[in-house]
Amino acid sequence: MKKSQETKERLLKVATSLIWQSSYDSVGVNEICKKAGVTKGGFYYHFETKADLFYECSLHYWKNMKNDYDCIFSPVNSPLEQLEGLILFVLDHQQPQEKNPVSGCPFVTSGALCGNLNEKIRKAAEEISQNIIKYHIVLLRSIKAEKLANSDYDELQTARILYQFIQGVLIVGRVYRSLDMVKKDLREGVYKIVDLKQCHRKS
Amino acid sequence: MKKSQETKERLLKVATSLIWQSSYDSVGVNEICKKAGVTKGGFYYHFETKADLFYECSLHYWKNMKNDYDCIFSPVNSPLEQLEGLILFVLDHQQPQEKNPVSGCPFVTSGALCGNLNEKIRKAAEEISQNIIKYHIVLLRSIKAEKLANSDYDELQTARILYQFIQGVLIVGRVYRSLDMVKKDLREGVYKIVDLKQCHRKS
DNA sequence: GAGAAAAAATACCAACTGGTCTTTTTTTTT
DNA sequence: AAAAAAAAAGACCAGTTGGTATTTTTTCTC
Repeated sequence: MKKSQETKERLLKVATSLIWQSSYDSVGVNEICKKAGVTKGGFYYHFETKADLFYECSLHYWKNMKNDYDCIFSPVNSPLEQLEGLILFVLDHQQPQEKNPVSGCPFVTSGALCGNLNEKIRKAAEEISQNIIKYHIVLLRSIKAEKLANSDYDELQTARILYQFIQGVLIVGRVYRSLDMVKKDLREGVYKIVDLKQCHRKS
Repeated sequence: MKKSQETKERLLKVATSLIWQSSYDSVGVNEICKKAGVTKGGFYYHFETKADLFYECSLHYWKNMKNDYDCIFSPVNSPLEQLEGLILFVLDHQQPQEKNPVSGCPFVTSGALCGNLNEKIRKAAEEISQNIIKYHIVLLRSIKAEKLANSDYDELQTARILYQFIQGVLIVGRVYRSLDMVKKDLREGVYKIVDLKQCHRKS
């Protein structure tokens, strides 16, 4: 890889990790530069604005996460395995910080909070959300096809609801600083939303 | 009311409304003072820090909201009426801003985002959450007692899940800037979580 | 290896951040 | 009405914010 690409990559990596620990607002360009060993000049050579960096971070983040999702939702796995995979991924994906065991998805939360002032931030959140929901849809179709759920339902809507719930658990989990709560409630909530037949539920 | 209390009240009111439009971080003390017609000196006479103001805002906010909740969840109302009341309250409570029809609950979102850096912000969010969940518990008990749900479930956990979901819908709704989505998904999701018998559902 | 172009470093900026300190005004108490 | 206390005003501060302009260094091309 070219050296200039390396610095950009480094900036993205550092920025992502810092944003993950707090939020878009509370991470400064200076801080990012310092931790990445790059000067301001270097930074603004690669990114037009701080918001641009954030947006690119979200792309970078999704590119990594996509592999995991493709793997979890591979048709090789049964719908039940996929569902379990999703739950475990969400739990496993939390990057415990010093103060908080729950990190949530900072791109979505920042998108909700700062999105009103900055369209790029909002867009990043929306795109990530849309991508994830696509996976949920396919999963729900499989569940339906194999008659693993009690009731019939609209897949798109349920996919959204599933996504909304997951975001909600993480947000509240982050407020409470309780990974335990997330662990307990995530699985149970997902089962409820998917309306999985009792015999297929774990606890 | 004493005049000094009026200024404090005014500061709280202005601050709450500003925070509601964006977030804790992006609202400055200067801005609050300006809009409230109070100077810095006045502000810091009433509040030790910006975080203190935020915390008091959350108390102030809850004090107002409590009345609504007490009314919605009054035993005079049937469980079904209470559930419907909750849904309508959440929808109705959104304060459309110029850019976004969905506001969510900025105290919870700010708590999740800035809570890592500031304990008071987190605490505000946690306390509001705890209060609301109490109402959910009672509602779920009633629903269970009157056999309005399909399955049995743990009330405390389901109350939390309900709360988490509502926060999630609002967050995602805010990202998508779609009150329509919130309207559609909120009711459906709530029904799923409460596992309300089909015959009692509206759409 | 010379010249061009890309990349990075440095110094700098105005605007704004939350917050303090001192003075002035208003209110309350005596 | 005088004294004391509460409330508010206003000037000020150091530190930081995102961002720019210019110079220097590195890399690539011929």
